[in-house]
Amino acid sequence: MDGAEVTTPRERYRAQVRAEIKERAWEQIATAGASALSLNAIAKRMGMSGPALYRYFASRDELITELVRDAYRSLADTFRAARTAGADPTGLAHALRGWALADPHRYFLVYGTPVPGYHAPDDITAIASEIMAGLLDACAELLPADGPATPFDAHLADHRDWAGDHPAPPATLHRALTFWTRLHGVLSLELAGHFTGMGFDPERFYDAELADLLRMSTES
Amino acid sequence: MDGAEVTTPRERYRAQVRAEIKERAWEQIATAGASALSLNAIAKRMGMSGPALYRYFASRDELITELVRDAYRSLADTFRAARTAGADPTGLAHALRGWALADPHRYFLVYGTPVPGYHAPDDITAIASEIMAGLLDACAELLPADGPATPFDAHLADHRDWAGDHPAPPATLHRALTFWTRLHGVLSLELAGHFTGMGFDPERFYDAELADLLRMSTES
DNA sequence: TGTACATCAGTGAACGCGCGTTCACTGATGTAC
DNA sequence: TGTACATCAGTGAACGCGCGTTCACTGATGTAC
Repeated sequence: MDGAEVTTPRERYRAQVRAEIKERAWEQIATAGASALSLNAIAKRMGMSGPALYRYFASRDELITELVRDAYRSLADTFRAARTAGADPTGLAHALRGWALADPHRYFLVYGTPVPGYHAPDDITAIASEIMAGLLDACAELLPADGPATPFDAHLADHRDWAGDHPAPPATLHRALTFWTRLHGVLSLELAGHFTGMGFDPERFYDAELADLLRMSTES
Repeated sequence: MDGAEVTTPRERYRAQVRAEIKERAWEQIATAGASALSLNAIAKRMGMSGPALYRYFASRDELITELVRDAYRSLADTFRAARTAGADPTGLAHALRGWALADPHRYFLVYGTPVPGYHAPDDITAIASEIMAGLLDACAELLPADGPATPFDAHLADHRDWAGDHPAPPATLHRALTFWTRLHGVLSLELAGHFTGMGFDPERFYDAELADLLRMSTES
């Protein structure tokens, strides 16, 4: 059906079981937090014995890393799909919020409290760059700010390693960064429940921040 | 020396041991994360047996709650001290950043990934309100924005429960919220290490966001 | 089509470990007369 | 000042638990001739 994918029944079965293990893992993270993830508990839920999982993941750490990788991959794909569908920064922002609300624990696995000592492998860092690149692309389409460059813009002009070979001017880099941190600021506090009981609608606040970000680029 | 404090030697000793338990707890959180906190490990570090700690904390959960409470209290005190010293929003922002950098794990215990199922007791919620109140006070001193009210301002006018009986106009409430989320957006990503390798100086970015926040209130 | 062999999923027992927590107890410190 | 008693810090043994992980093994599935 899909062209180049040649899979034996055994390979298909393996992939299926791996997928179910991950599903149960996410369930467990949702229930008790990522640090409480246990291979034995997952196995029990799947009706098999603990050691069986070692056919699919070399260790608990490898499973967690895989979940983190999937989370990054999922956000990168969401961004790419949105861009392919012609989304501007506003579209990206809404895609981000949708992605975050769909699974808060996944969001926190990417942007939440880091585990001391844990260091993500290189390929995950690469996905993170891909995400930033998507954001940069979108921001590059906005009208360039015609006001005077801020001091931080000047600083960014000298520190643009993270942008790779993207040709965006410093003001655009700045915009992308601000996009990221402002939206994250609202989202992470919302998902962590810090707005509950405050009364206002987090989505309206999110949209207000977004509107402010867009205004930033056209005025002054 | 301190007036009304009447303490017996035993009480002083108790307070001292309790304090040391907390210290070791923070060390452990810094080393392995909050979820790895273990009473037995703390006891071992202090050269005493595990059950001894139950003289000081009824359970592991109580210890954690106490640490969370201390973290909130510490931030509230930092804000209050800054305000007493005459700090404006800029001063508060710098106080916040200093507080966060002094102990990132403490910051994340307040604003990081929530533990599923954990619900903070009421007195901690009260401290959180105190923190917001300090921010509101500071923002109230800024020049009122003279531009047209945004749609979100209007929404806030109807949902201001969280501001208690603070007389600030909606635009000020909005400003305080934005202060909070934008600074948190930068701080939390910085502390979580998401800026490492990007090249720019997080502090300059923080200051740029702060400058933008202040501009917001005087223009448009 | 049938047989011999290799591959691989899953099991159950076992390992050592550290956890939170309880309990009965010892010994030191403080208090009352 | 001295004695009798109460308070309380800390110990060590014990509980049951679940964890990650290894190992030798069984039985089913796929492969080669």
